[in-house]
Amino acid sequence: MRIGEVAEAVGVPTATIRFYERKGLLPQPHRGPNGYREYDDSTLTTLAFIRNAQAAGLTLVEIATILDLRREGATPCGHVQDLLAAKLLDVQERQRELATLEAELGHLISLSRRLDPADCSDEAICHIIAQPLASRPRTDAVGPEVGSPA
Amino acid sequence: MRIGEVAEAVGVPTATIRFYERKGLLPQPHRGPNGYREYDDSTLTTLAFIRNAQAAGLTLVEIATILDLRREGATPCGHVQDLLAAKLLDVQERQRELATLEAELGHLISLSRRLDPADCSDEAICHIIAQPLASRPRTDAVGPEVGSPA
DNA sequence: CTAAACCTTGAACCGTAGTACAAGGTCAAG
DNA sequence: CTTGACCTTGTACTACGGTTCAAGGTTTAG
Repeated sequence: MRIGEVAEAVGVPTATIRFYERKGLLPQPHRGPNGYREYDDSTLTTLAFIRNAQAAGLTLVEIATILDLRREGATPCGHVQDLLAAKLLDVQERQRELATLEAELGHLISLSRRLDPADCSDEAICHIIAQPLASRPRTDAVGPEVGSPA
Repeated sequence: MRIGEVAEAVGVPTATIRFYERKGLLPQPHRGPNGYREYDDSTLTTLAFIRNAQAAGLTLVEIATILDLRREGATPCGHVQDLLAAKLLDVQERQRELATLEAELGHLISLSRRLDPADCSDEAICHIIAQPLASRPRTDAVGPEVGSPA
């Protein structure tokens, strides 16, 4: 198959296939007498694998390590398990960060509803955001004690 | 103050301060007779604001729009409210994506514990990942119907 | 006077995953 | 024989937020 047919078959631009080749995800293919790349069906499998691995959150570099192991003749399953476990921790960490950020945004938005734009001074730039994150009045307890947190 | 003092005061590298200046986040400062940048205290406020806004998940481009409004003499609070509301939706969307990915990784990891690396064929590259995401056996129902998805 | 510490500029580089473009070669149909 | 579709290569560009480097000028302390 030529590159265009492969691209068509797996739904990936030809430029991406060449890009994967440069990155070592796909091996150097055979070339026809005209210099055109010639692929066999195993390329389709590899491209499908790359897509699935990407869907699992693996980066191209990580996917390349799997493919390399396989080409060395090894069974990459143990390595894949490690990658997936690390990725899961990673995803959970990012979830915690996003949860914190979500709460933070909630605070700021509710704060913004209580503040009058007319009170926003030039030095503060915008009084919704101007205060440091730690020392901002809580959503559930708005009172005159706003000024000094410590 | 010179750039090094500002950098020291806010805990930001001098290169970052120049970078913000190029990006329009900081105005062109006055220059001493030697060509050195000369800052006043308002720069410290602006840099602190940038840090807080970043902590709220705003991008430098978004922060720049706030700063621009303020420099035009406007009160940017309404705009900030819009940005924060949009950012909240954004964060919630990313949380949903991460939750999906986390579940997906959970499936794959539990699958990997049930599969024997010895069964991993060369064509599959790695049978943990090889199958399309939609048609994989469920975690709660492992049976002999694994083989043919269509 | 000299060396260290500071400042200046422009430019390239990092990771991530591609996309786009230019300039040319090849091939099949009409 | 020409047109269009396909292929080749190398290079630059995108977003994001900086970091690092090179080559030079200035200032400050000893």
